[in-house]
Amino acid sequence: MAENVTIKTIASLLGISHSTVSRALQNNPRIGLRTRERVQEMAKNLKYVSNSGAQLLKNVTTHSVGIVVPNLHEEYFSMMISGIEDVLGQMGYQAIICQSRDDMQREKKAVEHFLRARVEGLLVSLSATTNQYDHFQNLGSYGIPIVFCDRTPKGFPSFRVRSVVETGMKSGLEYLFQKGIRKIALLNGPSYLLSADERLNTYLQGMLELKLETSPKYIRTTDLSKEDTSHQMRELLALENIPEAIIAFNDYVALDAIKVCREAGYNIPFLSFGNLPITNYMEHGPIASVEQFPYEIGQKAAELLRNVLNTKDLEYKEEVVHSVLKIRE
Amino acid sequence: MAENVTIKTIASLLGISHSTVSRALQNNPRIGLRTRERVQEMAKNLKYVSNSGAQLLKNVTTHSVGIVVPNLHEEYFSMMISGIEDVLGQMGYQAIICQSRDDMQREKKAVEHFLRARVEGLLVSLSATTNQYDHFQNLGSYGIPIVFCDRTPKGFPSFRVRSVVETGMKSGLEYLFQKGIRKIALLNGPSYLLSADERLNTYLQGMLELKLETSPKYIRTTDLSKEDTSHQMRELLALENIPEAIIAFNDYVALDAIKVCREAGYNIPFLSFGNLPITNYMEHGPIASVEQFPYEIGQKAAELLRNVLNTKDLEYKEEVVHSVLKIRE
DNA sequence: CTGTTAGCGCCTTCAA
DNA sequence: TTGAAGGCGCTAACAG
Repeated sequence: MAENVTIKTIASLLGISHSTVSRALQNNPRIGLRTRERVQEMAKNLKYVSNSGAQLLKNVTTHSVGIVVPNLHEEYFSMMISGIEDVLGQMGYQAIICQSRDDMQREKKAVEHFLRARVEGLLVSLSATTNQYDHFQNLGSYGIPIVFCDRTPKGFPSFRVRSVVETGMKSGLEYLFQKGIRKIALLNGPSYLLSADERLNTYLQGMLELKLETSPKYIRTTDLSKEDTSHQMRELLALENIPEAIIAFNDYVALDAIKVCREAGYNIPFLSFGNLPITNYMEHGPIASVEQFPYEIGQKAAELLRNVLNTKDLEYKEEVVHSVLKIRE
Repeated sequence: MAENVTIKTIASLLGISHSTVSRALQNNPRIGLRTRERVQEMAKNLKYVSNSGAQLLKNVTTHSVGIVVPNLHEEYFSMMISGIEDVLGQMGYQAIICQSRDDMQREKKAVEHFLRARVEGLLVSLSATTNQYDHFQNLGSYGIPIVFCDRTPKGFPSFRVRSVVETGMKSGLEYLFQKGIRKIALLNGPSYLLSADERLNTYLQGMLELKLETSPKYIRTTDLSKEDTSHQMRELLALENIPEAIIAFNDYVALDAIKVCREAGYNIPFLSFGNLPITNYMEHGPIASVEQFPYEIGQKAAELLRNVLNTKDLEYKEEVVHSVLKIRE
């Protein structure tokens, strides 16, 4: 087989011009049916694959969309990706994924790659270390729209879809309150994550509404590593007034923290965020978890991107997906 | 900002020729330092991004490698991807990921995309439903090497890296044997997976070596869905002679099966494959798990691909990563 | 050190 | 219904 089958190869083999081949391959009705069939058959036999480079040069769209996520091992993100893919699939688009590993440099590289590859759009969940957005600014001038999902930038106008934890957090606090629990601690994520901000704010607000006392001692943040989570949990256990319940930033934090508690002989109820499938296997998981619907977030983001692609001059807007408390015990 | 900044834009703005710009951008030392700096600064200001389409046309390599995995929610694959990425990163390559969702059609689409995008190589873990390999055959004629990881094709000569479970399985059987356990069942994966084949063979062989009886009743296969796994497990529990231990295809199967056992009031020890981090959170996980080192498999696969890229006419070869039994109780 | 020129594979007017 | 010709943005001889 020839190393490089191009339309010229097919053209000369068939004794026709390459423009005819090009048109035949696109099913252009101006080309005779007979010719079209012969061309397409030959193309198949020769295993011809169009060179997207050349097509790109002619502004033929790639029908691909880039996805950048912080990591792939959190079910949260893989579910979000599935939501995106399912919508994209219906549009006949291919989803291409890169992970930033929560490293801004890698995120930049991924974005640059997508930019060079001229994807038609980008769906991004920011890396935890991203503190500037230059690499996204460029895309605008290339007409490549971005939709941020869940991990959205601060002070950077853009399309975005994010989870709102308010409802979930408040139902959670009420749930604990009804059980007679008053001393509720928050084991939060790092403050540079918007979602940690939001948890803190709604926690404080919810506590206030329930007229419950809060104390700085009951509010700790972990960098999400198992080590730090364990450390922070131990600090909570070292208080004179050990909390009666703990709200964890997400299921992973909850699991790590619960382990520490149980090893220390405590059986403190946990409430967490995520409601991920893995917690179904736990005998001692959180007693309730706030479902954030990552699949739906992905879907909404992809649908928003579809709208942006169809309606070129859409105004920036934000869509939200509300969370719901799921009681598991 | 101009919609499309090309080297010509920069050239005319600077009053030099576009080839000078091209060279300056590549840091070609033949271009004067002064000019180079001016060009690069202007490029930065204008947020110039090279058009990879045009570069592709000139056979400039993309420095990207495509990865196709069955799914992203299994930690096994995300760890494999991390192994790949870390090696690729050192080479200055970008990893691009698609998931096939265990669907051959999607797998084909992903491969076609990568082919058009002219990635320099492909790393593939086959979808469970892939039963023909035409879509991989093409790549050869385009000089795009493929390395199959873990889920490798049957009867299709290729580069491959796979996990060998023999050592792990045998240590596992011996471990159970030493505990006085004799009736050992196998809850295997679907037979179209090579890895299921391998587990079955080594199980039978190991049992024979230990002079233990085997029975078809003790060998069941699940399609890996929670439902089927639960069903198969219930069948095992319905036997007159309930097995004293069960070897599960992987950690997920084990977790699903263990749940069924415990709900039925049984406390049968499980041995499984994967040794995935999630099992660390389980109070009643498998008593031992065979570590398969997916990260290392990814690394080896990427290294093999690197060799193939450097040494164009390498012979097909297979590398293996041996498994190790990890006792957890 | 820099400019001129040709061409990568494809699509698309324009002509026939 | 088809062919000829030009050009997309870039790189790389080949000339200066």
